[in-house]
Amino acid sequence: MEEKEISRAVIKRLPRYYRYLGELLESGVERISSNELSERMQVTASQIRQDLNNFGGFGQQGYGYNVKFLYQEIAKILGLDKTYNMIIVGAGNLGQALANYVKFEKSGFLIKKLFDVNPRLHGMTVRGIEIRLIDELPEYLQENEIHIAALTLPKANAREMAELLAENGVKAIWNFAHTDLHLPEDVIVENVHLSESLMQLSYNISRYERDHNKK
Amino acid sequence: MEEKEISRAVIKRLPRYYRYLGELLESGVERISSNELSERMQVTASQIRQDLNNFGGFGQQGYGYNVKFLYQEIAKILGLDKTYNMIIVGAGNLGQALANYVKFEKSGFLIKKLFDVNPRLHGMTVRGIEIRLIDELPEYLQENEIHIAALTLPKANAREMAELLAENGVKAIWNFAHTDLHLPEDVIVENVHLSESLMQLSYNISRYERDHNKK
DNA sequence: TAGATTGTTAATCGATTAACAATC
DNA sequence: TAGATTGTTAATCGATTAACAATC
Repeated sequence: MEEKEISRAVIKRLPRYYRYLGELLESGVERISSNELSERMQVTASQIRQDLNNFGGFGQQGYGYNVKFLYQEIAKILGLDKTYNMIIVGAGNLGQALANYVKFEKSGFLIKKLFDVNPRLHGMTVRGIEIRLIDELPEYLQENEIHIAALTLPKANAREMAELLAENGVKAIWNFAHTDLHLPEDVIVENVHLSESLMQLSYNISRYERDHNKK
Repeated sequence: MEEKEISRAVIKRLPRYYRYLGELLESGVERISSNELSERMQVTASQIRQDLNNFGGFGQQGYGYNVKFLYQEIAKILGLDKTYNMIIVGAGNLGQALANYVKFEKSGFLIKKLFDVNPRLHGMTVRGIEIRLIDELPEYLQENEIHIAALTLPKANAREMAELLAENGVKAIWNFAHTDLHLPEDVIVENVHLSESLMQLSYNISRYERDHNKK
């Protein structure tokens, strides 16, 4: 049942196309050619056409792409035409920051609950979303269909918690802990390693200074 | 003065090597071969050797790599042997979450101040770090050498703020706003687009369900 | 019909993996 | 010296770019 595998590189670009198309849509642009989009996005027109043609012919010769149509098609490809029930495990600053992002809800990611070990947070709410004790998590997962769990926990507890989530049927984990998770391969993991991102930044600063011999 | 350019793909892997080596160091491992490391990290030994040899011969035939030495060398490559003065522009949940990360300080990223438009936050502190009004930012930048600014603002204000930062001498921006910044090319930008990460996750969920024809 | 622009094939470029001589 | 493992060259694989025929 599997179709030709799409490369990770292509998938990583899709959300950016989606963002640009959304902005075009808002500013009332109806059609756009791969060439014009390529100039705005600073990528080659060839790449845009190749990327899109992985999923189908969304354009029309001599015309270009209909912005609204393409926007909707990419939404479908990315799975943004569905809704996902999500929980946040770890209600520290980062977990609460995520819970406050209204934008996720608009894209169909519904944040149902936060969980934390800290009993002092128990019963509090963030933007109306209840914080529960982590002891209640297994039972909660049995009773509610949760598609995605965001892991915003210290490294030390992250792996164990990820296993617990997987055992209780969570199929996708958005991992903010600074560690790699070892889970059955049908569990989808998307990592956000902030400290690694910051290190890339400092690499570039260092390289820049080296190149400009600011010894 | 520029040496052979190192590919982005290599740079992205370095922080992960660094993390694994740090863990090995903590658990008292003195030496490791590319082969053993490759098994732990789930990459090829060939790739590890190629990656490292972009920067020099850190190993020894017949022996492998000295963990501590390699760890320190990678730190130097990544610029973690220096300290950076950092500010956070936007003291909402995400900004505060970043300010609370003690781990960054340990790696040499010193968070000096937070800035926000909201006067109600003015004078408050996060982990001892003062929140100032954004009006005071230009003057502050003139008087203090700031290497990195984290942008944790709504999209609407992010571009303008980035320009202001660049004009006042900030050379590197860690951008959390959902937009691409247009800055002079000597300003280094590292993007963290959380919603794009989440979309990649939902793509993978959708694809998985499609492949297992859970129609 | 003429012009524009896609979809797609072919060419190029770059990154990953394999292989092995060098050497500790 | 024999064994292990790097550093590095060569082979392969995959991704990007260029080119152009198809077609709106």
